[in-house]
Amino acid sequence: MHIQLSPLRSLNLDATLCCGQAFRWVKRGDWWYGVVGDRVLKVRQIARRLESENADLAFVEDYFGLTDDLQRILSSITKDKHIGQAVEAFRGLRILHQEPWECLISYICATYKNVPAIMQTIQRLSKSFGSLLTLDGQQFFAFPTPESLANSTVRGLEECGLGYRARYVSETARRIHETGLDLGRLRRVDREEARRELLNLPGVGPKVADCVLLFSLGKLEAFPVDVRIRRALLRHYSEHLAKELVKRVSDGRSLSSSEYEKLSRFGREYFGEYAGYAQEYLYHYERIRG
DNA sequence: CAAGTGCCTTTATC
DNA sequence: AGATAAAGGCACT
Repeated sequence: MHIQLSPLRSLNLDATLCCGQAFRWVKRGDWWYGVVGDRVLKVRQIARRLESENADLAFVEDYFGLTDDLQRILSSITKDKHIGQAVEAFRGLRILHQEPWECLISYICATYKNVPAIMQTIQRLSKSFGSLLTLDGQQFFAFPTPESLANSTVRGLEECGLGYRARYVSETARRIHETGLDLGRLRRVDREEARRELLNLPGVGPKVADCVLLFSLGKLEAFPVDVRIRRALLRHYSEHLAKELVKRVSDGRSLSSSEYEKLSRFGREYFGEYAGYAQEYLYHYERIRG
């Protein structure tokens, strides 16, 4: 199966898969391999041609966010030179449409870790508690179900490298499994309400909630603020922020919740309804350019 | 190569 | 409200 990408429907597959939004993709040669749901996806991009194995057109279009009007989104968020440079550098980077359960647990595991460590943790979690999948004679593992994680021991989770996050994952999984909470339902409620629900779960603070809203619930205005975005805002946007706030968040301390909300609200108000896209371009640009 | 620093933070406590 | 500390372990320098 292949999709011919027009300039109006551009995609930068490498940037999309290595920018740190998803943790289950590896590149071997030209091909990216990733587990999505209960299938192993194999995709590559040759210029304007996107080829994939193991998935139909509708699935690929949805997962890679090809249904989003990227032209409109990028012109909407390009408010100044700096974001303009980030957009130019990675034009075609898209926000994936991830599965909410996997996204939620992944970002609980991601707190205070670096990306390679997060990928390793998710891999170990899947290997221990997910079902085996094969493609091209290689083994992959599906992300564990809520039931599987709810029934695993905290010790077993710790052994996957979760550390103190193990009890958060265990408790959140148990709650979602036992109540049958449908995270997908949150796609249909507004951002604030969905966020409040997520914040009730253990291990979920404002940053994790905003990531889940953005990467799996279609809330494109969500603006997660991690250390890197915080640095980017201080470097390039401090003239838009209250002096008092700049002073308070300039040292290495972790953000208080009110400081977090102020920075995140700035992002939403400044970049507008697609602020989450701006966040991802800034995040990736900051990673590459420092 | 060892040792120090940092990490897409959250929670508990004062 | 705001400040402070602790948390497991890996990656990078």
